[in-house]
Amino acid sequence: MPPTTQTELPSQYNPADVEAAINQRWRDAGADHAEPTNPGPPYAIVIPPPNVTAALHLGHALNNTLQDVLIRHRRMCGDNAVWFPGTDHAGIATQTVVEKRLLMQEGKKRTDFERDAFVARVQAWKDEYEQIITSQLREMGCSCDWQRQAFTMDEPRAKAVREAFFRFFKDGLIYRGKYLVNWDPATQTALADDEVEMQDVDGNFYYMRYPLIGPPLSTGENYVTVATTRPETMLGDTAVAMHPDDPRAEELKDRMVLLPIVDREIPIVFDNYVTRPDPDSDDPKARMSSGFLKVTPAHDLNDWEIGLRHQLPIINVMAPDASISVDHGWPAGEKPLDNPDVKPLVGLSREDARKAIVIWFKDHGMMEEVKPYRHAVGHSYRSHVPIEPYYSDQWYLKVTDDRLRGAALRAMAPDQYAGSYKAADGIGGPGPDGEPRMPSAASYSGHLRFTPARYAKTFQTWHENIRDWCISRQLWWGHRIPVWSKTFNVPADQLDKQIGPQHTGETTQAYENDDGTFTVYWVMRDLKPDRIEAIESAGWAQDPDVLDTWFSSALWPMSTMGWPQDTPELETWNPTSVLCTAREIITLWVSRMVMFNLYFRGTLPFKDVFIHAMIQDGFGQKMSKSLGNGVDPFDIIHSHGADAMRFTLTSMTTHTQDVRMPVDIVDPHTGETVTPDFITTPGGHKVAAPTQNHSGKEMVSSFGLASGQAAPSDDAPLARNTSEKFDLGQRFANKMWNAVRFSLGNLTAEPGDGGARALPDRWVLSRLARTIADADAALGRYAFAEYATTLYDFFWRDLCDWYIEAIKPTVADNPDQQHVLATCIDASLRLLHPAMPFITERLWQGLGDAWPRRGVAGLALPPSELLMKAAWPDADAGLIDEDAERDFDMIQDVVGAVRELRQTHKVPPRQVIETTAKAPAAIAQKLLEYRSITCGLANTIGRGVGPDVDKPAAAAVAIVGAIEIYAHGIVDTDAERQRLTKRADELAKQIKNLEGRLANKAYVEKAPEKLVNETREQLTAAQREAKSVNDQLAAL
RNA sequence: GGGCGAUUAGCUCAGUUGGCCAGAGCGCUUCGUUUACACCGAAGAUGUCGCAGGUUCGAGUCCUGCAUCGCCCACCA
Repeated sequence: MPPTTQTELPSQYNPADVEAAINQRWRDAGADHAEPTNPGPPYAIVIPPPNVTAALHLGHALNNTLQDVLIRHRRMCGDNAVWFPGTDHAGIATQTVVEKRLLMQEGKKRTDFERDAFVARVQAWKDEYEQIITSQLREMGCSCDWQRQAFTMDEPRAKAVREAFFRFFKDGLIYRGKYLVNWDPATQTALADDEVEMQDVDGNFYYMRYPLIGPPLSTGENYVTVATTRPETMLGDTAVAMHPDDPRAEELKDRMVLLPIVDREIPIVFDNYVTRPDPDSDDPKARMSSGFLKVTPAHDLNDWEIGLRHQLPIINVMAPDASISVDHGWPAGEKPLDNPDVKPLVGLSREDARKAIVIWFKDHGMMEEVKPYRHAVGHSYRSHVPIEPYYSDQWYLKVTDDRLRGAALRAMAPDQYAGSYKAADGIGGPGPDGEPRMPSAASYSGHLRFTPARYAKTFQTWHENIRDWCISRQLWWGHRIPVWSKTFNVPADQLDKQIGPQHTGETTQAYENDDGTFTVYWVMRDLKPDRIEAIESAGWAQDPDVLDTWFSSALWPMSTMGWPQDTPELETWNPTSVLCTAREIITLWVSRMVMFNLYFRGTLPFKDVFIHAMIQDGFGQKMSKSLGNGVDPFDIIHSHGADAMRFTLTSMTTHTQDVRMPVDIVDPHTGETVTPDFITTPGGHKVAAPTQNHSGKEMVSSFGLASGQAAPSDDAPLARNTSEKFDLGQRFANKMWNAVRFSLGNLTAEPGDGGARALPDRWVLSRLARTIADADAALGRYAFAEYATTLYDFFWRDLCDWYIEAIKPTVADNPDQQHVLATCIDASLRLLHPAMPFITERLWQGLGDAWPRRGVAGLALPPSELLMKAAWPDADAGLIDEDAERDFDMIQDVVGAVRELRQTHKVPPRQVIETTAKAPAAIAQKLLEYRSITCGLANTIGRGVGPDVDKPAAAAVAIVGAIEIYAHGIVDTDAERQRLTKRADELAKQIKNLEGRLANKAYVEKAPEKLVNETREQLTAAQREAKSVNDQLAAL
């Protein structure tokens, strides 16, 4: 560790000299580790596990800084505080990144590997990025309990996943269902909803005529016209739907149409979902609608739901690659290959099939109209091809069950629950028998509360509109579903005998197939090799799919603590204290953790949810890899230091929704910061134009490299990103560094006890006491910016600008004052430690060497090996000294007034001026008493203070309340006249305003008395000052 | 389509339950380095609080409408 005396400290703070050594000290001391048996109230946070897809960016830095602020604060407060770190395997995202990399670097596709070999490659990627992420968190100073580091796919977590799956399955909450999934035909995998990107696409609305079977309508028409953007799916149509209130409905009751090309007879059904045509409507759908909707249950989610309501057949006409196929559910009875119109379509891509079908309708005179239409189409976030809703077998978790959804809604804090769901809906109220539904509200440990409160609505709305959760994914990277299946061709009553006995931790579900056979699904909680071998040799095969990545994330607050075992960790720390996350995953993650924790343990996973802002770039765009506007925390640590980054992020965290972070580039050779030019992409995004360094070479951001998005090349020097936003924290760190340098240089006496206090000492301790209270209150409300600015203002404005300046003339010879100084510095370092752990720890160690005992009556600052483990300051309210604050306010006003006079009259800084002050006796007495402070601060000789001082001619004058201050021999008459005139104008305006307010009868009668009195006092003061100013003007 | 947020100084943003003569940081102007810190200090300038109505003694703050920007969600007629 570097030397600690003032003379040996450099005059500028260099984070690199300090951070690693301090980190090492914490680690050596095991300061971040906690055991459930430790004393103190439990306080726990589980990290939102970052995806191992890529290195952390600034959003993570923000997220983790805030958690660390909370953890360090509570740890210092004496709580048994623990922070569980870890990472998420991020199923599809990680698999995609690795697949891309393999294709780019080795020209290989996933299918070129055996499953195990491919998983091993992803595992290697995970190991690399888990390592990077861990070191990023460490370098940021995150005081995670690293002994407890977890990964969502390691063995303890896998165990938790299998337990949860088994219990849900056994309780009938996991079921096998056919459903439409978001299918990516290019990569042939199912995507989660959040993996689908909506893009506006220019397409067409096709109006196609389907012939009516039977007599024509009264209008003479013998067809109905359906409107669609997807003609090619008509091959799978099983109905035409119309609104029951449509005027044509009566006539079309019980009618059938003949599906063109296919010659399938399909019914007309009536469904409220259909939008009726209205050419004048604001709704583009109504303007485009023909009133008839083709229903293709296998290829459109809405149609699927209509199909369910009307028991329509489901006909899948596509292969997994989205080409037209008769082999994936087309009814064999239709003999499609014998149909000369269908046969040429088979094997065509969906795009070609669309063209062919459009031509067919045109050729047959059945294409009524084609209108251009721009609409949103889901695209794969991986391959960027349009998503195909695809009909397939999947596993579902019945989150709509009251035990999950209902429990989650009932766990909300009553004042944050908008209560639109009534008991009749099965949610948010008692069950039919009037009893609370399980788990009962009484079993919750408190309620779930969101900060800012508005996010409770997001949570609630999501739950109210939730659908059952498709938890299977056609991937290789993830928790393999612990289900084995086998099909039996036996009568139902013989099924049990055929299946055979099940061991503990095993259970089955049987489903009857269309052909009367049964498929049985066998779940195994414990993957014992001999059992697996036994059932596999009996013909059972394991499901090839894996679980949605959020399934294991949902268990995170439990699985990190050893669930399903009953561990002391769970007992002590679950529910955790707060979940700190961004709003984008309220639905995907927060909701599911709440449901799972309530279901398995009957408790909430956390009591508070704090949702912080999202960091956008300088143009209000979300930071993303594809835009290249992300910033690696390492870059900021490099350019500004970890503490500067943390402090700035903390002070940016208000309860707003977004914050902007303009991104600059650091030239790797010169170290200069370059603000790149920006260009607008066709998609309307602003991206950095290629930026060249001093030698004309294009610079590549290190974020892009760290995220595996760009390959390093010799020509592209590695550039770091930065942002001037972080200058704030850097300057503040430097200020702290130097204030402590000054203090160390002045703590020379034998330690006193701070017993004899001058005004500045009483004042600063009073301000400190208030600051402590404000900081505690702010952190308690998750008002991080308020916490940061409160301390910034105290340290910089009160302590440095006023207190230290005020004591400079006296501190060297005053041990008591030195003690107060040491105490204030100590307390400030403690208060700032959660936000700026490195520099505060470093300086605090130095302070300990110079002045071992700090603290005053009413403010204990007990010693500690490490600041990290030191006690949070707890100030007695008795330290608040109203008199001292009032007196010091006056001193500040007087000093300010003299400074203004000096500036206005252009008095050279070194020139000492003589002043006299005329003030009421009581104030004059105080001015005399505190004269040393004002002189020290304003380079002023105060003399002749008193009520009887003669008003001198030819002096500059400043008026502060009841005090008139005369500065002799410096008068610049013009400047003085100008200044006084301006002031007189201001006062006149103010007086008019105040008089107007008091003349308003309603104001005097209705406004609080205190306020009215205040106004009267203001008026009196203003009038007094105005008189004084006018007298002075006259004298000039 | 539904929901949420933002709009305050040149820039980035604070402004808790309505009581301001509207604040901070950066930037700008002037002055100042044998002084803890020039990553500093002092003084100063800069606002129709997006627009239009309304409630109120009093509105940046509450209500209504409008405009612009952004985010999240959503099911491709």
